[in-house]
Amino acid sequence: MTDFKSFFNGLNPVSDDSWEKLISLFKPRRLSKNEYFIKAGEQAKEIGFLESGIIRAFYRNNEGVEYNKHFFINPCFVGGYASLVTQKVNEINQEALSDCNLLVASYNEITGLYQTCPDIERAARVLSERFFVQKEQREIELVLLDAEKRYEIFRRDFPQLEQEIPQYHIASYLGITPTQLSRIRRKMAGL
Amino acid sequence: MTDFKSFFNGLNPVSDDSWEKLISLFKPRRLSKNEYFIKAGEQAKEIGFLESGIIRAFYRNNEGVEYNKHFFINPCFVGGYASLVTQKVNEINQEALSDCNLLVASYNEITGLYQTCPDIERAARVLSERFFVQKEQREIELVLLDAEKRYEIFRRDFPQLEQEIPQYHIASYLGITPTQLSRIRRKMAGL
DNA sequence: TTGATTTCTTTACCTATGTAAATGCATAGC
DNA sequence: GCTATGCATTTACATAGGTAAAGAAATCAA
Repeated sequence: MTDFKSFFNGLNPVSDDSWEKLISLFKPRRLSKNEYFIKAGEQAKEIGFLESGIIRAFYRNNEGVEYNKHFFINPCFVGGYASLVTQKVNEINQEALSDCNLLVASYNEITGLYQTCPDIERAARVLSERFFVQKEQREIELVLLDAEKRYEIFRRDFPQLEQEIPQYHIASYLGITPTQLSRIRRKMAGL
Repeated sequence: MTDFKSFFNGLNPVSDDSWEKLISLFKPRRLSKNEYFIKAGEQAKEIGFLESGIIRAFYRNNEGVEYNKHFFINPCFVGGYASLVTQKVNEINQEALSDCNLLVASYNEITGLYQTCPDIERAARVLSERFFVQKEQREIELVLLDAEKRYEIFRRDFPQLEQEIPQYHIASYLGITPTQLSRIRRKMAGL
């Protein structure tokens, strides 16, 4: 069984028929390092399943300050989810931090399956609920914990990542500057 | 049409039959000021529709520090949503800040309707997506904006609330102390 | 290997916000 | 009219974290 199928069945088990309909909508795509899956200002139309590689989702405000909202690593979906579900213009950039392999589908074609495949719509509901729970957790961490504790959580949540991406991306994920991350690292290193 | 019905149809229009099944699961409940709808440590089992009054949702950490995650005002659902969907122990307290009128149902009985009423499951999906979008927005505000800007957003999002609840609850919502909120208010007042 | 570039760390200084304690100011009972 | 209580503000001091600039280290390209 593919990564994708077992991931999807982990949301909600789907019938063979539903799975065939679903998987037929996805086409492979490669993303080279530094390429974007989606940019702010576009209308999100696609959703992707990340098979390998690292993608960062980040928000950039008017002054050009970036905030790394999330790092995607296999297995997971990528895409401008808020834009997909609200139909509004996407505000989140998603950039490959390494070469990536994806399976990509039109989001509209997937929602079209909801009519005939309630098991797929259920999986979509579970996915959405899961996203919400993640965000709620992160909100609490951002407000109640200081950067040092958030760094520890980052290392627990993304153990492989620390070696593979620059520290300024990690700092941005933690909501601090590389300067501050460096201070925290020195402090944690024991001095 | 009731508040509740029009709110629910705003998620996804449902058939008369589905609506009858759904509404029959809800019973009125009153909550006096300072009573809790749910407490941390319990298993969430109920979901409520808030008809009138104000409820705060807050997280309290081990040291007893509180963070006001959200204020509920009509029309909206209340309940330990993360706990309901994950079946894990609830970590969020929900306390009435004024006398409240609610309609309350067993969450399990509602999910039971999903089998026969796909229009209700669709509404649940839309609700979950809406929650996610709200959280994503709030996450960005928490990381990228300083407390003064968040205060302005609070006043825009909850214009009625500022007069009706103590400032320490507002400060907690903003992720700052009453001291700092007082400083910000003085500064904004123009001195 | 060398030079150029990118990343990481350090330093000095500054600002936002926290903590604790005191004060002021309402309002509700009595 | 008092007084207790709860809330908002203020003050003084401490800390986390930002900014800017320089230096060190690692990486990449020629």
